[in-house]
Amino acid sequence: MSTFQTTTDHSLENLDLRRANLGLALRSLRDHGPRSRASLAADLGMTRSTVSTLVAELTERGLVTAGQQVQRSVGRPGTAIELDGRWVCGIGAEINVNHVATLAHDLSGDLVDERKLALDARSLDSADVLAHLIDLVRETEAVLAARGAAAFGLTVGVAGLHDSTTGVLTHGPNLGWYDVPVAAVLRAGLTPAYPVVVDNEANLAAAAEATPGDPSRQDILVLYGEIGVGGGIVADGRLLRGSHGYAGEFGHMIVEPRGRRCGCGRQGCWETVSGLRALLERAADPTDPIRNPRLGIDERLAEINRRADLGDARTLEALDGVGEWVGIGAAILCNTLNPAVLVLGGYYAAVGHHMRPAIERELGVGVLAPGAGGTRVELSTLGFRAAVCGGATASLAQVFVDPTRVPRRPALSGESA
Amino acid sequence: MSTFQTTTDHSLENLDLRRANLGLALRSLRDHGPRSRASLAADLGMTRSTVSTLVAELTERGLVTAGQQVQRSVGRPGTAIELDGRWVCGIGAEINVNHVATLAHDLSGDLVDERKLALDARSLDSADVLAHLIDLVRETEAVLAARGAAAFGLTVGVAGLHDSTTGVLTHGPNLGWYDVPVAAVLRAGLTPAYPVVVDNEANLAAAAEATPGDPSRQDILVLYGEIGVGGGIVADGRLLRGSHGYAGEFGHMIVEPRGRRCGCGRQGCWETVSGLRALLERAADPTDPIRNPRLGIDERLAEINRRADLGDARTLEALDGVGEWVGIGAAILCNTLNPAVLVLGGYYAAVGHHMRPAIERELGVGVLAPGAGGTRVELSTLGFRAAVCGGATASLAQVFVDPTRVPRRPALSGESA
DNA sequence: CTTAGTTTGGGCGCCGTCCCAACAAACTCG
DNA sequence: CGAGTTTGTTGGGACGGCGCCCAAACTAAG
Repeated sequence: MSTFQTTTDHSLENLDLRRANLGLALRSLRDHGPRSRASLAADLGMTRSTVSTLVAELTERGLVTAGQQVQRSVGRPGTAIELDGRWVCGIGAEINVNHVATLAHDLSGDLVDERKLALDARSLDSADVLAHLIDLVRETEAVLAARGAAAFGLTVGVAGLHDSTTGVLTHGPNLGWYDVPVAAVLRAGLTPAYPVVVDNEANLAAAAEATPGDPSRQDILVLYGEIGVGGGIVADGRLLRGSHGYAGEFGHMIVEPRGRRCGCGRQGCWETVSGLRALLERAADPTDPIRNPRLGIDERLAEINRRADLGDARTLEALDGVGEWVGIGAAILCNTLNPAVLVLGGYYAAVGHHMRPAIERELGVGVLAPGAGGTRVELSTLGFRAAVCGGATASLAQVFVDPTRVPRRPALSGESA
Repeated sequence: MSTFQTTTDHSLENLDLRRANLGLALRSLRDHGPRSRASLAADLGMTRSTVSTLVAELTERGLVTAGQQVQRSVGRPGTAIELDGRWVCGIGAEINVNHVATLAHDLSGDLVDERKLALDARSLDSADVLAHLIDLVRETEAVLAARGAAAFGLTVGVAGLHDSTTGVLTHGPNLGWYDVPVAAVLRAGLTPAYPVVVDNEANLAAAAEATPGDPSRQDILVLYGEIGVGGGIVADGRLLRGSHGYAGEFGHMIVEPRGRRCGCGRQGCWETVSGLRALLERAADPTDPIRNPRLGIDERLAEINRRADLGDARTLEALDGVGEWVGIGAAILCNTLNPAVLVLGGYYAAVGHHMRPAIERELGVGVLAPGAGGTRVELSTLGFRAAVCGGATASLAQVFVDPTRVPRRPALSGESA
């Protein structure tokens, strides 16, 4: 979240200064709410005249509007300037084994559209899956158009490894995709006026949990539990990808050297004791309906919650036991990263309230820093939408860095939602 | 390493633009070597005229000098502009249980002065220890003054937890220091013209390994092994401290749930199997001289190396066994962070060449990403000087962000080293 | 109601920075 | 020795932010 995000070598000219100050003003309005030009100037350390010109330009680009009158104790009242998110939206998309999905929200973070299409990606050709996704994005675009809003970017979350410059999914074992030029196919199918970016699903889910501008949510560790366990790391408000994009493979930390064999071929991987399978096997016999893979995950988790709420001993023991292992692994990560928040996503979000005591117990024991290093445990409220949500947010991030990327709106005659 | 490091809300004015471009030019000279104004302009995407004014100002501040003539195939030859590190130095200092130390190097990274004073910090009052450190810093300052150079900053590494805004060591169990205002005492004793900053020892050691500007050394994981094991993380060229400054406590990851009891009270902490004590106990009987704590660490490690070089079976087995545990823990960290380089510091640097096969073996097995995620293993060449080195570098970091912090030199009549 | 004091927001001139274009200087090549 | 090439400097021009000023709008007191 630096003012100029350029790590590049490009020179800075006068326009960049303008860009940076526009972004500064816009972020301040986003993070600290509507204010008069004068108080905005005071907060930013600018003169009122400068802020006036900045606000004028942001208004032309449809990013802010004049709101209500605000009055101090004495003096002329000012007109509050507030973020106007309506005209610029970000689209997030996801390609998963079981479904493709899109989600759009506007600059204020308000949900605009959400779509999901169930399919079996493994039995389809990658081109067909992408064609389905293109249809979904088109439908979402139509909803935006009906509102008079424009898409500013599309960020696609995929499970696997990608090349961030080309948007090629190089290595997606879950999907069975290798060297699929996801971004190029989408660009060809959509001919969009906005950039199309490919990113890792877990990264986007992590980014979704870190609220931009909120200083208490800049160091976040997200655990995403399904059959496997993965996650993402946000440090200093920046997504941590690692040197080759492999960061966040928590599920294969070896926590029990002579433990259970993992799908990856090794023994004692964390996900063998903290993944969904471990929970189900501890909670029920093989003949139990919750062990039936034909049932949807949501239904099986709901049943586990129902039993736990009724006080079923075996279910509670399983949740506590798996929670303990989750806590042991989380403690390792907290000793390493000392996040402000540990967010439990995926299936943990559904049943996490029954695991939380065990997790917090293990964090208290296993983290060296006093009070578990100040890390609080939270359940994700985004559920399985985390990745698309993060994608939509990521698509909009550049607006707050460089508001001049949003075109000036030609007509500004009384628009209404 | 962003162009503008401001995460603050302060507005940007024309001077900031200048600062950023001066920094850009200076970093480019540092990272890509001396070049003519014209090629510098081409590399930075600026005009030659702008670069001329930038170089003129950097010259006035004594940061660059005109070097040799450079010639392309045809055309007028240019004068190479090169970084002139001589006049600005950074001082790093360290307060350890066994010693206090200082080190100064100049802007080019050339060592200027190094001092070390052995003492037993636990048997002394903190004020006395700091008084000894002040003496050392004064001597270092004198060496700088004799060269005509000025100190630009002092960064003090301490083992423990500090408040980075006040420079108070809040929690230093190794030293037995609690709420000691280290920065304030040093400022009072030195009345320096430069800023005094306190930071964590392991953080500074990690920062020392990450070469600024080298893209292959921006994601680094440093393991620092002594009796305990700690380390630091550099991600995207930025030091990772965590939300409360507790990041990097690798030693207390629990890697063997029912393992050996640790000094921290728990069982199976990584440092119980990967620390120096584990190596010594596996390598020799209690009566063996290398188990004698009266001998210096360096001597004992040298003896281990000697035995290993001679092919002593027990020593080799110990190095391999401990190396295996180092690798198991490192694999956990690499799955999490996917660094480009794993740097082995502390005692690992001394005997690491005998551990490396085991470590690399375990990384190959334990890291999910193919080829261990591209992580290469290196031995630190800084040894026990890593922290002071990193402190000196950290003291100079601001020069490359904002060169205007270095004052204009009044007289520029033919200075010589 | 009038007057003084306060706060807002916009206009104007100044300064600083960068870009562009033109030019002199210095060198190679034919 | 002149044509072509590259370098570094110089003089406008554009643009952005600051400081200062002023009109507008409101409160508080007489």
